[in-house]
Amino acid sequence: MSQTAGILEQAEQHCRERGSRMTEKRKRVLSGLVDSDKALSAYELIDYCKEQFGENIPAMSIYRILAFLEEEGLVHKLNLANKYVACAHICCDHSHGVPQFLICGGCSKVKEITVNPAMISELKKSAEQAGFTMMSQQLEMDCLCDECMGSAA
Amino acid sequence: MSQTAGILEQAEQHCRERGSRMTEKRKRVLSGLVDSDKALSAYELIDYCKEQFGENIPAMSIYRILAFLEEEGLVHKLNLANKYVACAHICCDHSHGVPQFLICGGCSKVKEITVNPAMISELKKSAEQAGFTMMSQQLEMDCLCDECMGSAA
DNA sequence: GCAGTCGCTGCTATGTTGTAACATCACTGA
DNA sequence: TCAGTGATGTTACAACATAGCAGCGACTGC
Ligand SMILES: [Zn+2]
Ligand SMILES: [Zn+2]
Ligand SMILES: [Zn+2]
Ligand SMILES: [Zn+2]
Repeated sequence: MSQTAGILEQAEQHCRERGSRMTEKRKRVLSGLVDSDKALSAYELIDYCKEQFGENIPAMSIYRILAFLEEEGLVHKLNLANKYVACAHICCDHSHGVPQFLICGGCSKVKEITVNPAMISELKKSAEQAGFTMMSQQLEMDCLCDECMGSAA
Repeated sequence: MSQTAGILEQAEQHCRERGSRMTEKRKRVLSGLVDSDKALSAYELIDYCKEQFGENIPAMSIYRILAFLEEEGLVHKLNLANKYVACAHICCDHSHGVPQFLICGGCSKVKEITVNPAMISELKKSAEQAGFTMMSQQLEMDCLCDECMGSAA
């Protein structure tokens, strides 16, 4: 069984446990994200479904499906890039906390990391001193991956 | 002289020193951002110029002007919100480093802060270990300001 | 002053991201 | 089988952003 198929299997299991439905279309969208090591935009996923499965899924549906997958914790939305990425921990049983992302500006490759929680709480403290409350600890950082770094130099 | 006028004066001075031109339109766009304590979108700035000066500036020009102002360090672009904000330090002579932003999701109010440089360098280190190089140290955090926090509760 | 140049702005069209409102389809359970 | 619910389709549109080319206007050098 391919890596992707295993992850999809795991995702289906996850939905069964939560009493939600992993439909065919949802599986297709998720498989697009899992297959790709890059973040994809909603419209890139439309193209993917068209090419891969010959199925035309309207934008509205893609967005609803992405919202569902995000709700289930299977997908993360990258607000900095307006793109979506499969969670890197679908197959871990431990529930992960709020993730941080390194996003390559060259090729959209994304690395999901978990930084030192002490740092996050220090950020939170700084925010509170300024009269703000952090609503999400999801940090997104504008990076270049080593590969793109090399070809740029 | 009003606060805003003082800041605009300072901005003009800044451009003179750098040999760039602070035109009327650029001044109008900048004044919109300086006047507002919130981040504004390009299209909100179009509306501002229309209402405040009776002048219809096309979107293309607004974007070009914003790019210019950002180049000059007078304006910051918030990628998380697709909005723009005047630099909080136009009147400081000390050049500021890369800023971080607290963005209220309720009312778009923005606070420009500078977090502990040690934290940034720790982030950088985490990124490098993951094979990425941080291209911008501009962090943008999704927050609620105290005011919106209060009215939400 | 005047021509040439370069930077700024206008215009039109188009691309990209995302949502509202309402209709329809499909699975589930009585 | 039939109602109810959740998933998907359709159409239209809003908001954000850029391409490409034309015109205008302010400096430069003569
Ligand atoms: Zn994850
Ligand atoms: Zn890359
Ligand atoms: Zn600033
Ligand atoms: Zn607020």
